[in-house]
Amino acid sequence: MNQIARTTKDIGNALRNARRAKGLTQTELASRAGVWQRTISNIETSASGARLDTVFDLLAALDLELRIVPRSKMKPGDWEDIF
Amino acid sequence: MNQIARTTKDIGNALRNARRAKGLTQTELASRAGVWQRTISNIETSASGARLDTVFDLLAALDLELRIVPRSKMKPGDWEDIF
DNA sequence: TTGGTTTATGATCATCTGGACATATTGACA
DNA sequence: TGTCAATATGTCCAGATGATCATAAACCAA
Repeated sequence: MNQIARTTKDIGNALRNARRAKGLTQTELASRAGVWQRTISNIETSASGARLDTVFDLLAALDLELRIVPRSKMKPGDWEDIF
Repeated sequence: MNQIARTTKDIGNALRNARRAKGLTQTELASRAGVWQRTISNIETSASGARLDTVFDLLAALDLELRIVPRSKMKPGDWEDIF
């Protein structure tokens, strides 16, 4: 789990991957994060520009965090650990 | 520039640091990112839960991107390059 | 193919953000 | 200390998100 995100779509994909990697359903994650399944569906499919707070709630529930780094030349998507 | 973000405050701080590191004023960054100075002030001071889209606009204008990674034990704040 | 689970959507409503413009504060520097 | 730039806030409004309750659609396994 080390994905690049430059758009809301990237975040949506990353969250979905992370959620599945942990074997959680949207409903389970929703209750853990204190949001609605509807909201998770929206974010994962980029159906709406989510609010930052909500995204952080989900990241916390998935035990993830963000790193703000200079843009790399890599494309968003899975970033297999190179090292 | 490699900061950890777990809350909107972290993002606000990171954006402010990045902006200053590039010697940009809020007004300059605002025009580059296509948002209002007011909005940048809000986000940097966490005066309101910004929308994800807006944050990405700012990151792009600052030539930054996000990485979604597992939570580390480090505290948010400046993450001096260790390597 | 059937049945059950998971995810995508429909709809309504209160709340909130950003657009837009202006001004009060703060901060830095001569 | 005085001045100018930079940042924080005030306000109004339209548009959009998330909360909430339901249900349709897609997926998976037996």
